[in-house]
Amino acid sequence: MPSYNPKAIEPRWQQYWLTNKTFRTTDSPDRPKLYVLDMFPYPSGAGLHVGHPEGYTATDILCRYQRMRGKNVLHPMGWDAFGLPAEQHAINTGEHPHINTQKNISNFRRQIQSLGFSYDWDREVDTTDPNYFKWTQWIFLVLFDTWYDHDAKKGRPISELPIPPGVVGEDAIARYRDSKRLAYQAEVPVNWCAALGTVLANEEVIDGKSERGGHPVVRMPLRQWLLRITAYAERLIEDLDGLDWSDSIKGMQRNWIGKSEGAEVDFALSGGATIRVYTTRPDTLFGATYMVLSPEHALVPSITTPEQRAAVEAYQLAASRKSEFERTELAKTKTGVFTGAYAVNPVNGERIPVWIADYVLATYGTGAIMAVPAHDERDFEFAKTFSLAIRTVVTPSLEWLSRTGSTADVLTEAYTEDGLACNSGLLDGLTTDTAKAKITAWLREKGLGTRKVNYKLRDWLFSRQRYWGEPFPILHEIDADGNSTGRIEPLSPQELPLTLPELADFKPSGRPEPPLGKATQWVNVTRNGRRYKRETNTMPQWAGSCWYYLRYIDPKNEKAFADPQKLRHWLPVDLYVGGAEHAVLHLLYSRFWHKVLYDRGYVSMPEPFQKLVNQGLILGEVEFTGFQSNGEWVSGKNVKFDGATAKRDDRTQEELTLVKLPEDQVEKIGDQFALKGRPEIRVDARAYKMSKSRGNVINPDVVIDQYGADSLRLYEMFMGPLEATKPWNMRGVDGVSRFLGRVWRLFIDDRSESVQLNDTVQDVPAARDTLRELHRAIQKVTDDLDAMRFNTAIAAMMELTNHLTPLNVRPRSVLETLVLLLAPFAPHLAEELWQALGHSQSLAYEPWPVYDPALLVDTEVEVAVQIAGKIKARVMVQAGLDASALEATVMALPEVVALLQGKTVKKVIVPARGGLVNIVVA
RNA sequence: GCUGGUGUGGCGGAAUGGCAGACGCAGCGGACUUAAAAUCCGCAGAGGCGAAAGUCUCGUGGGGGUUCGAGUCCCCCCACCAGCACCA
Repeated sequence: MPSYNPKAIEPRWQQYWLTNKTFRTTDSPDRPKLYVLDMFPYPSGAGLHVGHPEGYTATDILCRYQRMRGKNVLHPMGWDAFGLPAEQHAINTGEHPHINTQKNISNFRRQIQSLGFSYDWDREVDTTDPNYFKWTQWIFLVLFDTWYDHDAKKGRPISELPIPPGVVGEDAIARYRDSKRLAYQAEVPVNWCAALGTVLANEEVIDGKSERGGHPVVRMPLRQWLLRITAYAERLIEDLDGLDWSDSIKGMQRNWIGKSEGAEVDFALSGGATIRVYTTRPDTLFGATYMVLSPEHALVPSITTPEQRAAVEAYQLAASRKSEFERTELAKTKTGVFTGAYAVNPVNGERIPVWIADYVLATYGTGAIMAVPAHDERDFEFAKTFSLAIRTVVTPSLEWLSRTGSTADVLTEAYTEDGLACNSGLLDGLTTDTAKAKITAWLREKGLGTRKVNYKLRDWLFSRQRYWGEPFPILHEIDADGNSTGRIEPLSPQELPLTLPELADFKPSGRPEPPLGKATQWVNVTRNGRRYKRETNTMPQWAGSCWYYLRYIDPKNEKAFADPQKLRHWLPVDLYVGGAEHAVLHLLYSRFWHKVLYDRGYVSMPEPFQKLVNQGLILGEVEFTGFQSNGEWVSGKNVKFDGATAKRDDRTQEELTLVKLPEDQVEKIGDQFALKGRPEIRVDARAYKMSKSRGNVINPDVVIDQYGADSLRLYEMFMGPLEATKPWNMRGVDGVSRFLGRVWRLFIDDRSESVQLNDTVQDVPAARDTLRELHRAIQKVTDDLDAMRFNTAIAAMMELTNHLTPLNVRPRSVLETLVLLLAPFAPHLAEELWQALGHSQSLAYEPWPVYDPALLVDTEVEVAVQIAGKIKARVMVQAGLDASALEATVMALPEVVALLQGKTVKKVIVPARGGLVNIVVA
């Protein structure tokens, strides 16, 4: 095996690491701990794509590096294996989802191991394993057993819930407790997706369609399990501050929770009822000229006048049938109906009409608003549509008036900025902030309103009408006739795990009745002489992934989800790496569960993931696309192209033929690409997200087969910064593969029959310049690894290799250090070379090289001489000259003297870092 | 619309306010070879002048500013990417 042959090297070392359990982690407290976590994958049938190894390689490099730095590293892997695709497969084939899931897991494990990652495989977890989901169910019971004490700002055991004096009797107390639990049932309007046969969380609905599959979703009321995540809204926002996460992810979480501050105000109706509204602009109360209730608002039936009843009911019915999508995305124009009722504006006693309209959401605030058309875009639009009064109560700036063509009395659009209040009685002349404070205090004094904080976040809809998920450990009591008594009974921890029953048929009914209902044997339970039906909903896929990082800490524990002492030792996760697609869902849910466990004393810190890094998306290869109509080229300038279809950007909207162009048939003109030789014919150039339909998916197996795992790893890290989105380029893999070949040839005689060191490798001291290059590389690689700059670390090793290649004699000590630097990145090659250098042990725990600062500096350095900011000369000077000596040397240079002839030197600047002198002339 | 981010050679990208383009890909020239591949050595931002050595000008999306000095800091604008979006 003379030349570099990853196929021969890599499987051998992978086997070595597995057999020797090289990366098994012990709970030894003698070394500092480091917990590095990858987002575990859903083991799909399609196998790994190149996006997975990106994050996994980054963390693997850091773990290998930190082990060499003496850290005790916890680095596990597992499977988020419940999920719809496996169940869909079961429906199609009749094969139990378990079988298919295990098959996919085996394939994922094989693929992941073929990349040489240093996971501790003894800690592997599988969310579908009863030994795992036993504890998922157990945590659900904790949620069920917890209520949120808003005064203490803490979740507490339900047994500590104070029962109000009015609540008497066993049943009433049980109902009261049930209504306060963090896991509770409610009849709520849900997102029902008929195609998937399940309801979806709000987070899983994008633009009115299911996140998975893009199927239509409709709203319907259903009894569901919910988790009271809203109780933790404030803490979920506050605790973001202490986390080392990107601003964008923190921003997305804050935005999702959607905190806003304002006031609740009561408007009296003529009939004696009051409508409570939420507003963030109480300062505009004098401008409220009408009110709007959501169509679902509880007061609508009672306040509607007989004349308006028919219209109101028709509108309510229409609104309830609309999907969320139709109510929001499609509704460009405002709709609504007058109820016939009038309310009294509490600040000025004015009688204002009460409408219903679906632009007011039942689920936010109080489900009712005061409409201030002059200062709210939606209200303005509505008022215009229905000719309602618009009254300016905040003075717009003159600039705004002239820009919008408005006058203070007649606005052409809503003025939503701050300003001085007007037409507002006691508020006149006050700034928006002051007016808000003043009116809120006034309302409070009169008992008409109060300050109020609201969140967009809603409780987490936690049940799914599917088979392949964790069953709820909950029993519903039934009476002799088989009807529910309304009492619910949790299983005791000793009864866990509650496993799934076998089913002959996995098909969802198309109606919201879970498939588990078909398992009558399983469903019907008698306990202590009472009859129960099991809960037939299952938990969503998020459940298992909410806490898997805890199980890794103690994966085999049968007494607890993990040993408290081990939890204290390993938490928090020091580094968590994964895709940004989980920015809101998984990370928010996980943080919520963690906080509940924290409140209940099961974990010792309030946040699970101290540092979070999102790897960027890897796109497919760049594609050049030209456009043709009847064989004639059409310039991309005149084309609307969405990546799939192209249309002429004119009245004809003619659909054009797409022509894939090879790179050598295009050229760049300015900042555009054009057909080669036809600069007027512009061509589209872009990289697309990898997708099966586009056919641009890169399979890691293929890359490993062709170039080896070390090359794949190295390429993915060399492409650019970890967090950036970047296009794949197979020639780049070729490049790093050639680099590894060059490293190989530094050591190995590639004309020999066996793996044998080159004659040029000798036990000699290194030359000064070689030492300098080596120590610079050590410094660069070390610093870059600490900052997760993998691409520049690799560049530094390439530079060192380029320095060593031409040498006729290569000092063994230098080569040994190079191998150690390379080891985290290309571990198979490094182990092989380490062995060739005569070592019999794995290098996984060799000490990381340390650089000597004294060796970094040159004896001579080049100094650039600028005159008036432009480089005019370069000179070699002795290293370490101080500023004045350097200035003197430079000023004495003949070419500098010549160039300064006839000019006055105003100032000479010598930066502290050296390397440059700037002579400022008058 | 709101929030966050990104704009640097043919391409991926590098650059604590101090020599823009490290490193790699693609390209060009050379060595080795009967030849090719592989490998090794070298050239390489754009443009002008020059036979050449050289030399000058322009250059980090656009416009302004701060500074001796700006890819980097500040203001305005443009384009693209991601997330959110009737949340009162």
